[in-house]
Amino acid sequence: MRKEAMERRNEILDVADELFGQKGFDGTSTNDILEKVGIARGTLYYHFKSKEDIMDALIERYNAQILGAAKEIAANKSIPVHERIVRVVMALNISSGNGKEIIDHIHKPQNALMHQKIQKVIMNGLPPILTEIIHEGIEQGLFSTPYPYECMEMIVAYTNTVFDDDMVDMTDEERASRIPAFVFNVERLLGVESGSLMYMMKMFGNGGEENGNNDG
Amino acid sequence: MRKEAMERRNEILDVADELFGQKGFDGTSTNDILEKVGIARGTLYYHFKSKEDIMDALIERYNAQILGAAKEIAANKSIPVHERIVRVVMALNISSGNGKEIIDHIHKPQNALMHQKIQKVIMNGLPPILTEIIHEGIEQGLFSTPYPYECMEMIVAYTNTVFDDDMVDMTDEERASRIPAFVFNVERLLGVESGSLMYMMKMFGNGGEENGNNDG
DNA sequence: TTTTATAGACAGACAGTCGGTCTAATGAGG
DNA sequence: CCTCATTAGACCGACTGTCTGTCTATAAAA
Repeated sequence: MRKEAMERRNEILDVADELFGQKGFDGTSTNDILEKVGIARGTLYYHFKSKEDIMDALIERYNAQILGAAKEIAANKSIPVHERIVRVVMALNISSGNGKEIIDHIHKPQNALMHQKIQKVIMNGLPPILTEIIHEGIEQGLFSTPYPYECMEMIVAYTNTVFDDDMVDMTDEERASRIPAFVFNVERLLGVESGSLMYMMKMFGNGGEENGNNDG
Repeated sequence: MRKEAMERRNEILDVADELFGQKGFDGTSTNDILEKVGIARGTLYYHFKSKEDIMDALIERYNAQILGAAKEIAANKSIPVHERIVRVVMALNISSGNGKEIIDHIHKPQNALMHQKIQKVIMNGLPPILTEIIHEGIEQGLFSTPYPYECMEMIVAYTNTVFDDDMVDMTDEERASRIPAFVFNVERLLGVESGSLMYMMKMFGNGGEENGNNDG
């Protein structure tokens, strides 16, 4: 019945995570949460100062998970630069096991505020990580751009908006057809020969699932 | 006291527009709205089925205003292609009188849902308009890209995220320094010589204000 | 005994509903 | 042309249920 503060806190966050995912932030009442955890109102508000505070704590966890995974990949210099970039971007967008469930339920339309907060974390956290890799690539003579940071920012903004979202209405074919276009545009932005990143297209198609550790 | 339905409806929308702008959607109660309009609860719900329904109607009005202005500029073939693109994009992002107040108060942090809905309208509505112009430019031999639509989508996603938002934390200098980078990247995407769009940079600095028709 | 965690009653605010009212137009009968 | 009943559309405001956040009391640990 009585528990360590951190344990309770995490229990609450786990339940909130699940319920927000199912019913959205607004659709989930604090009662839903505390009933499912099996605690009283007072306990909930002993551990969190408000409902939004719960969301912020949740985002903090996501943040660590998402950017942590990205940093890990980025630091792995045994992966060729080209591929590393794609992997880092995809670690968030498509589904690489880790962030899959997170990303999945953030994009429920009810979760506009949570969505916005996560986007902000990504838009501020991911481009610096990617820019590091680009600098490596520039040193290796692979890329050529005077504005690596802004390139990455543009790429992240695009993938977050178009691939990550129900922001753009499109059929599956339309989505698929955007991938070669995206790769082509990235090539131009990075100043590489057309086609040199093209071989990685296949990773968009199914590469994200192949090491998925859920749903199997 | 008694009015035509449409008149009342618009009164309510005008007030809601103002209050949402001041206090955000969540921060504005239906009571705030109906008191300021001077009607009873029942009347509000006679004209709108829910609070969100009011927001949707508001977005409908914005939608018409924002994309209408963009279409008007896009259709004006007396403006050179280069400049027309910049003007269309800026019609939404910086401030060209028309959409200024709208855009301004959409970006209050409380208005995440409204923001998301507007973004969606823009992301689906603006690229087609811009793509038309790009096709003109391609015919004139100004641009060269096999993926004009996706280029525009990327540009719009970027400006919406980075310039339009408090999504990215940056100082005024950082914001300013992103502009040449942005222009450079657009040049690459459109396949034009570096520098050929550069002369339009100055429009970003103050061009948006020079024909502003408010606050003066 | 003091601190930490838990409990649950409670207050205040809010969105949306419902039965009923008021008014202006319509139209039939005088 | 007048008048009175009928109707439909606009409006009202009390009411309901729900929700968040607060407060005080209490149990267990340190």
